[in-house]
Amino acid sequence: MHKTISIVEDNALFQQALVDVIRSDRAFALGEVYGSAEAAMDMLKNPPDIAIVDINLPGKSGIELIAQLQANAAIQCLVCSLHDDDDHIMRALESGAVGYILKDSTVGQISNALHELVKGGAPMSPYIANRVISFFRKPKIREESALLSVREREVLQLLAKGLQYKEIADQLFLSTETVKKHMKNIYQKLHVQNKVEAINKFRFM
Amino acid sequence: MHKTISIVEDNALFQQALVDVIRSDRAFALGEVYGSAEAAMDMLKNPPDIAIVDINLPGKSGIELIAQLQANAAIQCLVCSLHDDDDHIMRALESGAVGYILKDSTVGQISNALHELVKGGAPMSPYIANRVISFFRKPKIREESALLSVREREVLQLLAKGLQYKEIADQLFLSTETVKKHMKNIYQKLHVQNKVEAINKFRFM
DNA sequence: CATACCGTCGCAGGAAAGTGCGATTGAAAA
DNA sequence: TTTTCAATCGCACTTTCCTGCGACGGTATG
Repeated sequence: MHKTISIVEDNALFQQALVDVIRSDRAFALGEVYGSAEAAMDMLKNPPDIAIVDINLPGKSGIELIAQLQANAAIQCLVCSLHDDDDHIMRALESGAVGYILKDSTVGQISNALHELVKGGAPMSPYIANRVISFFRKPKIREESALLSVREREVLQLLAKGLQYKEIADQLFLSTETVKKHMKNIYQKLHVQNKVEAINKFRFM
Repeated sequence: MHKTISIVEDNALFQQALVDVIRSDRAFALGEVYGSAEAAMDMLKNPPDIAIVDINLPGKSGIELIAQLQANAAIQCLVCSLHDDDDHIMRALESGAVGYILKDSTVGQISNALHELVKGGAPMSPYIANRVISFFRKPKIREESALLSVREREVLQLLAKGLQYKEIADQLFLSTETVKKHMKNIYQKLHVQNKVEAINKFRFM
């Protein structure tokens, strides 16, 4: 329960601040401190429990680092970055980060984040959490989806799985002609010309 | 800055607990308290700033309620539920919830969540935050994507947008025959038989 | 140097998708 | 009751997709 925490951060001041946070908390042990992603790959030799990773590093980015660490060890990576744009957030989470805090966080907030992490949480700065949640929010194109009948949605559902007309027909006990008819109506209602476009629209409803 | 908070919760004990949390905090004003989603639709007449919504309600579910509230007012909905499965989490966030806490939260945690909400955050219980973040994590089927050449990925990219062979060919300055050839190779490498299946695999890489 | 692989292109033939036109039933709405 | 509309089915026709087979130049790998 004494968690080792390593740091990957090129800015000396911030590096020191993080070191202080960890040193001042007896629940944590300070691991290694690196100034670049390349150097940080060394942590695979003796993996810490947690790594605090900056994104903007000289050379290889923190996001790539996280992806590579994830592929080779079970290190919980907490992003600590200036970047608060959707693209960076997405890419960091995709590559396996389990938390994302901004650099304007107070010492107390960083400490809290680390404790949340060991509790199995996924600490995020308020703004980040809000962005993350907003990714899930469905755009209200419900008007369009409301246009589709229940049957049409069933067909579209199966279509999106990659089934072809014959297979859909069999599964729904229809003639393939009926499936074609449904598709024709769907295309009209969604203003599209083919399967793939219909599926793409369907994904957002 | 005096935020009104309404409650939608059928369990009397829990309802009271929430009321107490709000009453004991001078930053908040207690709005209405409802025992069902149907009754809670009344809050549209005089919308509170925040609504704490249970999912498991008699009759209409809290998720539907949130969706309908979102469509008609700017109420920040905080889910407070027993359910911690991915399906409920997803659906709640899709319908517009801005936070999701579990019922095993302490009074202090609930209070914190409310304060996070007004700060523009998206409060989540640690476990929930972890699940939410894990939705983003890319399954490491990178081996398969590595099989695809750069050109093949370009083609697949355009295909996923709904373009057809002719259009892809034009855009990449190729003959449609070449596009066909690429597709054939892609199908082989991904072990699929048609466009839609290829796109589906591609989305996870 | 040989082999392998990528990217380019072509043709033939069959399978699937998409369009146009039309039809029947049944249920719901006007 | 008439109208409307979802759901079902059919046929003819065009377009697109998919497969199989083959080809050529370039690059990299051995």
